[in-house]
Amino acid sequence: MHLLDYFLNIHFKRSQGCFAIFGFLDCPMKKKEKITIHDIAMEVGVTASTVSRALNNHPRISPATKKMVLEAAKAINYKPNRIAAALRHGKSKLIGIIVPTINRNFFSSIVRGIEEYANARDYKVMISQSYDDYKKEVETIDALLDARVDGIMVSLGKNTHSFAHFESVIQKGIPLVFFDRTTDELDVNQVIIDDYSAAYQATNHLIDQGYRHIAHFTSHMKIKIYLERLRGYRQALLDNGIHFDAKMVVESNMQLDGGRNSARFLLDQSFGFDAIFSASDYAIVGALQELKKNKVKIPQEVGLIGFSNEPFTEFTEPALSTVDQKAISIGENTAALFFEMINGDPRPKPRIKKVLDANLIIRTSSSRIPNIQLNTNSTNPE
Amino acid sequence: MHLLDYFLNIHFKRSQGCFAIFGFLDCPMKKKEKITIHDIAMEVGVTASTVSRALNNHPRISPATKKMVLEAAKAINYKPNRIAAALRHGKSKLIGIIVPTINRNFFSSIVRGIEEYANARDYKVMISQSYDDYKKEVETIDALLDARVDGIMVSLGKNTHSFAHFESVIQKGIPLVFFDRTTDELDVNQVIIDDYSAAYQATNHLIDQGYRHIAHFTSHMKIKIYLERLRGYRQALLDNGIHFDAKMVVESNMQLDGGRNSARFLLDQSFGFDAIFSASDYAIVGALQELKKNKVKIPQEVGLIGFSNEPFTEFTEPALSTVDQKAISIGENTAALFFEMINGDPRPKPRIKKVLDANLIIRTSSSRIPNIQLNTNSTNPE
DNA sequence: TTGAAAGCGGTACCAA
DNA sequence: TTGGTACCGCTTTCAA
Repeated sequence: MHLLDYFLNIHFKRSQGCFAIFGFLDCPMKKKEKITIHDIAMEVGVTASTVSRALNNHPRISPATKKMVLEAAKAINYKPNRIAAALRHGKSKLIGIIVPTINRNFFSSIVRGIEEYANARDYKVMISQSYDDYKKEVETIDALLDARVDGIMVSLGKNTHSFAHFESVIQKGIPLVFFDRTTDELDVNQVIIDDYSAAYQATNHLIDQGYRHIAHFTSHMKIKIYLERLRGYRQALLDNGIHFDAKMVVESNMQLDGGRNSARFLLDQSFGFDAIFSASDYAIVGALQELKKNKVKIPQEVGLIGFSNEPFTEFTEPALSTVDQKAISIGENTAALFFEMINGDPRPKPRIKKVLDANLIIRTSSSRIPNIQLNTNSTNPE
Repeated sequence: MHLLDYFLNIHFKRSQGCFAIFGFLDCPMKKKEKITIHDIAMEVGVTASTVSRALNNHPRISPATKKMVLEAAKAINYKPNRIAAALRHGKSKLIGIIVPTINRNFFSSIVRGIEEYANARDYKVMISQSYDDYKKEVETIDALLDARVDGIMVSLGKNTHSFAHFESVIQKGIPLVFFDRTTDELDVNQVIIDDYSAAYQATNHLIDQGYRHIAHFTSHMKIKIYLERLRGYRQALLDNGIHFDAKMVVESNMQLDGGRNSARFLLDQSFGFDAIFSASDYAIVGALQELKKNKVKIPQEVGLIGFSNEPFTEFTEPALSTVDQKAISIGENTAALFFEMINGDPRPKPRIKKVLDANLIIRTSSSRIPNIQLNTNSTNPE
């Protein structure tokens, strides 16, 4: 394998000293500093206004001069100054995004969706993280306003139970869109997935697999997605003639440790359970660890299903069933909504609410029927 | 559990119709549009220049007027227009960051480090993702230049083997800093961890645990971090009197599937192996899956260690040893370097290279000594 | 179809 | 210490 030796050698050689690859680096004479539309105007022999029109394909310009301007611009490597343009027509062509944390596949995928949609329309995106901290979220709104963004897209932090900081955004007439973690306490357009239906399907799937004592892991009910998931879970139980028992609903921070504790709690209780539907993937992994530590067999004895389709749900043993939230699609729809708002009615009378469908992903952690068809340790065989 | 019923009820009530919480939403009369320093000047009875000085705590201003201006500004809820300021003094107070993908704990933590350091200094951050796509990286540089950022911080994409797109950044005199995935082919300041030493330690740890036939998973050698990790691995072997065998170095995309394939490859070969040091956590998870599928016992038969301390390395069974790269610290140092550059010499003669130490995290996947002290199935007992 | 000129909201120089 | 003013680069009316 010569290649390896080659690279190893290269390295040693390089360590001896630094190459000056670009001669112009230390070159004292500078290039022409800044190129503006006036330079182009000079070049072509017209005025700056004409150049501006040519560059922004304004209707009132002759094809001939337009062509000349465009060519000259390319020739002298002109780059428009968006800041100047922004100052002039009061549009920064910047979109601010606030997510609890970008360090989640779900959120980063949404951001990707927004980004691609926006970039295609010559808008840039500014990402901020609230870290689920209310104070930070308030500050961030302020920072984005400071940066004069043209619109703000927010997924609310877990601890955000007051919404006064969005008033100034609304008041300034800056388009505001909520996605995923939203609230109904504010009259704001939003893009969400059908959490209710997804939770219903997930619970139903567990029931199909013969589980009957299904616990639910959730977080604060002030956050709508958790309320919706609880409602879906509850309805699925009721529709299958299973008693909804509030004792089976365990609230936590929905992190790894929260999941562990919640599982611990269930194990310690006397009422028994044979499945968990968690509103978070992190919590279900915590539960998985705790259950395995206690020699509980998954999915034979307890079925598990999470929420969000985080990449690691594929890595666990067994692989975890979960709900895919079509993050990219949420992002695209959120961005699309923003563009609808700036092009049409910025604050439509009945608020717009886009509800997307989620996808149930069935993996091993909730599948006991295929291989153990006869195992009927549940009390209510179908 | 009344609380649940409470929330469930609330929901149903709310579904009936939308509340108009903020009366002013549909209020036809608008608030005062934009508040500028001229408004303050008018209010206080001075000129705009004086207001500007007061706001930017310029030395040449009397405490009395300064106080009046500040109070007036607060009273009429003035917000400075950064765009106008940016246009005037040619500084956007924006920093551009390019990472391959933000959807990695490592990168998002770095970004967090940069963000906090920069925000504390009144700079904002613009995050872009290259998705390891060379073309996208080039475009993104252009987009950031377009946005007139004051500096750019980059972690190179996996497929970036040409660096011409950074020339224009350097040429424009915009501070450029590379972090983590860097190159020496460009004379640019950089912040990296000591990959060589970290790899050395990791390999050494495996040897300490009695493993002797240690394979290495790597990616393209053009990326310096992989070269360094390979070098550390190699040196650790040599220093322990173990033959370095290029056959044991397996190259892949370092994703989950790459790891699976590489493990498959090792299993298919005749030369045997009893440990893997992977330069990526994703690849080592892939290997773990493949090995488990083949009933290989971890860590008894094969020891594993990854790189990056991704959160999921804690979730696997067994938990994976890995290398923590102190991402936040990388971020802070990268930002600090930027501020050194804008305050002092933007392109110091000998390039600055900050090298941070990494942390070996030992978990179950590489620990067989504690419990199986007597198991000496290796040929070279220490 | 093109040009002239007035700003967008701050900043910074020069003069007072 | 303050005021007057030109200007950053681009957009956009109004006139020609």
